[in-house]
Amino acid sequence: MPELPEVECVRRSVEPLLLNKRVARVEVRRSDVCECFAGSDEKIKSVKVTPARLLERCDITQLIRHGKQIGILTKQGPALCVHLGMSGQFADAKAIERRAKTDAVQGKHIHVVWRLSDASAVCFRDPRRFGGIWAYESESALREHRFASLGPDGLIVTGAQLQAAASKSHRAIKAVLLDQTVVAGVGNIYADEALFAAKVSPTRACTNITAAEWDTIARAIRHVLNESIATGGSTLRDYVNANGERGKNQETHAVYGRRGKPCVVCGSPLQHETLAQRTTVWCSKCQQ
DNA sequence: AGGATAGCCTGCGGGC
DNA sequence: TGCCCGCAGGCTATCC
Repeated sequence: MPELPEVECVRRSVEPLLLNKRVARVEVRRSDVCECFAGSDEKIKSVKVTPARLLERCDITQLIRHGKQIGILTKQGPALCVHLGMSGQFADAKAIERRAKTDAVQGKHIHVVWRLSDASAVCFRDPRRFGGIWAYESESALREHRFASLGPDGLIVTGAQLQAAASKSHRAIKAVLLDQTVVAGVGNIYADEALFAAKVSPTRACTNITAAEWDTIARAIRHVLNESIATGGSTLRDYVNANGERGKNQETHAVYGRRGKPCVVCGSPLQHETLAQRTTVWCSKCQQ
């Protein structure tokens, strides 16, 4: 389930395959995972999905990321947003093929293939189709339409930003960390991990969180996300980077997926409950 | 209007 | 063996 660290690992690993390359041909196998837009900024309107709209004959100049979304920019102007949803892969077609040999399912669900001028190919594969591709005529249209409503990126979020966005909310802190308009990139895994690192209970109402605690929480978010990127992200089941490599961060999770097991700090059994529709695990001794 | 909830979708693992 | 059910979850639409 790609959250910010997994998406950043995909961005970094797919970058050498795309940067300064020309897209020779785009194969759209399932157009319903794509949405194309014409016009710029607030005058954007949805148009027919075509290979030309999906960067055919464009030269890729930059890969950006905000939260869980990747942006692909081109010399000619058009730009794509790639969102992996929860089962999406944006990867070297050869890496997907290699995995297909050991796992019959891997070859299925490839929705879009970008064939590059150097004969390499990158594909978007997404079995559950919670992800998608959004195409725009410009970088500014992409930013306006896909990024503008998101909060600050999780890697650089500050306590003051969290406090400004959420301190008056009566919601539980866990629910707020999952809200992409508050902070972009945190999902269920890293929300639980960050709250454990910050020693704050996920059930706490935002109105009861102090300025010092907002700082601690922001620092914990930045820390767990950076640590995860450094270990290649978390592979629970499906996640692999653009080269088909698994992450290792799941080996160091303190709470996620460890309900009922002993707390790594105090040894008492970890609590679990459904919060904001998500399984939430925490240590009721260590997290106040 | 803030906040809670349902639903989208596939694959996997547990239970019978 | 095989079927059914529950679960995983990012995000949007919808309702209260």
